[in-house]
Amino acid sequence: MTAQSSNDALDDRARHLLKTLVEQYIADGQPVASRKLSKAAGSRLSPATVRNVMADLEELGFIQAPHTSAGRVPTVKGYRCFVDTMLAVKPPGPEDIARLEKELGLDVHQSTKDIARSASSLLSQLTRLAGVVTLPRATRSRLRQIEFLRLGERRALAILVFENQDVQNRVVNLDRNLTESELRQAANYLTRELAGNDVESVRSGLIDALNQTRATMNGLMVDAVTLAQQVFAGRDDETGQFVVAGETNLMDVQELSNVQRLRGLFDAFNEQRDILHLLDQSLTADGVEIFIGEESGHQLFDDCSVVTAPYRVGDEIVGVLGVIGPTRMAYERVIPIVDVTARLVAAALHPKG
Amino acid sequence: MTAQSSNDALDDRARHLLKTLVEQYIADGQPVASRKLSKAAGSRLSPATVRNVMADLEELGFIQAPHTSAGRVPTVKGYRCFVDTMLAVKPPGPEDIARLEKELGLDVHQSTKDIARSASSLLSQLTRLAGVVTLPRATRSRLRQIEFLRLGERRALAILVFENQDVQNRVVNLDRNLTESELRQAANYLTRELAGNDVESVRSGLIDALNQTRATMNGLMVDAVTLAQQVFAGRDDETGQFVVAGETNLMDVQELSNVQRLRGLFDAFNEQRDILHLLDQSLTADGVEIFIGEESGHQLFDDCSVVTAPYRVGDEIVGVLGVIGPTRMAYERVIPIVDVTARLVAAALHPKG
DNA sequence: TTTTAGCACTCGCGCCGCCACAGTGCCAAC
DNA sequence: GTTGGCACTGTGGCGGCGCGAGTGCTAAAA
Repeated sequence: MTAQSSNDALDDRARHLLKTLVEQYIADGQPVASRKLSKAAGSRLSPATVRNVMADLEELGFIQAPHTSAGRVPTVKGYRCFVDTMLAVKPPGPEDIARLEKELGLDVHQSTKDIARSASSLLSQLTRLAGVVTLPRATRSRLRQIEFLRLGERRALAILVFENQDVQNRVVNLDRNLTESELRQAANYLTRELAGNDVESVRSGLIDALNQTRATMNGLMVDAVTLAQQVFAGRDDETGQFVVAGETNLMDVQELSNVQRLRGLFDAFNEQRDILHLLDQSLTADGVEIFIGEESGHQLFDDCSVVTAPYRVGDEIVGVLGVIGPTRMAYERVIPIVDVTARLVAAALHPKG
Repeated sequence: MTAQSSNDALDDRARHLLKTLVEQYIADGQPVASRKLSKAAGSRLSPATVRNVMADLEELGFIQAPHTSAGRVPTVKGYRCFVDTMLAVKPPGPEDIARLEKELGLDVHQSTKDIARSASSLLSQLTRLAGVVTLPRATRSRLRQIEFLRLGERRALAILVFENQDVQNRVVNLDRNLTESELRQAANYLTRELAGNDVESVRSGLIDALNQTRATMNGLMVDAVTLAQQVFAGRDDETGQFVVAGETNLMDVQELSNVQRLRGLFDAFNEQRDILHLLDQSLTADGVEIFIGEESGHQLFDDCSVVTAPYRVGDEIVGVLGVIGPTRMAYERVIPIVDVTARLVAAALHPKG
């Protein structure tokens, strides 16, 4: 305990040592011993003194010793303190930025899903961790056009084109056998009525429109509305899904070498469980957010950290991206990478045409 | 060596013992000892006699001992012999068949890709191994309709509808700014000209058509053909891809517990490497095919077996499906499952409308 | 000639004790 | 408050030991 011995307050020396300790541990994964720390910290403190400080830090719960006579390892609280109050972020190198800009700006992306995939893959490659990107919410993207194609006797394909150039297809069943020209008229009618709205408001506003005007509608319009109901009834294909890349990077991580643990993570990725909750929490955040170890609230991620950032189109948040890795990750590199990726994804999603 | 001592010929007793040994080993994963084998084989041979036979089998390369004083384990040659000449397949239980039929017959499948996904997932669940299904070759599926939607100044969306109800979208760039009605006419023209052909023949026959008739074409038709060239130039989005499910099942497999080995497999799944070659080999096969261990020719699969079956639409093979697991798998259960799944996928793909 | 029992031998595995090493905690001196 | 010194302790690696499993071989039985 020191001069300013309030519960959590650390004096500068302790803070500096904690910082160095976390950095050391992140760098080489070994518990940090007093001697090594004394050297690394650069100050001319002897190992013995360092030991005293370490004892204090342990008492306060920032670090812990895996066993009696080993060095110290940061606890979650230690990481948290480090990340919140002493992290010196290293902006990504220009070649990394160039790569992000290039690959996210490419014209080959046919859909927002392609962009998400690229982003996820880039995240995983730049950080050597698992990258994760939720698909941008189509609900918030405005409809531009609706089209129907007759597929068979009673089946038609509905094509929704969004202003951001995205396209969605859905097969619908027809109550009665509409001709091609009837379908075309229905499509025109619906496009006229609905274009400019996002799916969400269409879904909730549709009934109103229907009820308000039913008196003045002709038969075809009634059919059209029936069709529309079917089209928009289905769950949003892609909303709430995410794309993972580079999961296998996690297999090389010492701390996660337990196969059963890994299986848990991979299953969670595949079934899109758990992770979604976590990502959703970041939807309201303003910038990069970090969940360390147990903070995520899911046992699965006990030895993991998740670094996320929401990304926006216009001034509206439409998705979240980030990386998942061991608590012992190079935060100072990872955080800025996630940050700029979020910005660049936003840029890539911006309607250009 | 026995009465009929030609190089590979085994007498009935040796064959029976080999069969039992493989079955035993598959059942409990432990090297099989002479005593245990003597009991399991049911014949009233003493362990000593069994040992003699085992020595012969080892000399011939069918089995091997992991170390001097352990039981015996089948070699690849042993598995091969077992699978080819003494396997008694167990048809899947009625509840498994019912499940396959139900989930593959569902109407919720919007595309062939959905069917492939279901099949893959079912395969992995029924076998507790990794399921793999190539997407059916769209090249062989005939075009039914082509449609264009104007997306912006110089961009349009091409929509290809196939006779099997599949739909593909591609964004194309326009040389000049075509109006909606021009696009419609182009679409009509192309549909008239190309419907009924598969992508493959369109791609190769298109130039001919263009050249033959250029003299008699009006400007719009020229535009249409230019568009078509762009649409069909791109690689087939989905051909040659495959869907994997249940990879994580492999994490529970003893024999593959080495994390690096697993990583290799998972990377191969993600990047769709290697596996494709393997699956392609089965494209010409007539029924279930089995690659045991090194037979696959890829180091990656050294301790794995791959059981595949092609599936067809009409009488044409359009894809391959199967499972990947450890060499020590329950072939007698897996093989029939793969077999009926192939049939049922074929059925599910059959154009019903 | 084939089958069997018996026996010696080998290997793998788990266990224990040992030791060296790393690093701590504490005490006494500065 | 800081430091050097020193005793203490848990870990990890290594060798030895005993045990159990299972073989190969030999010699006797069928």
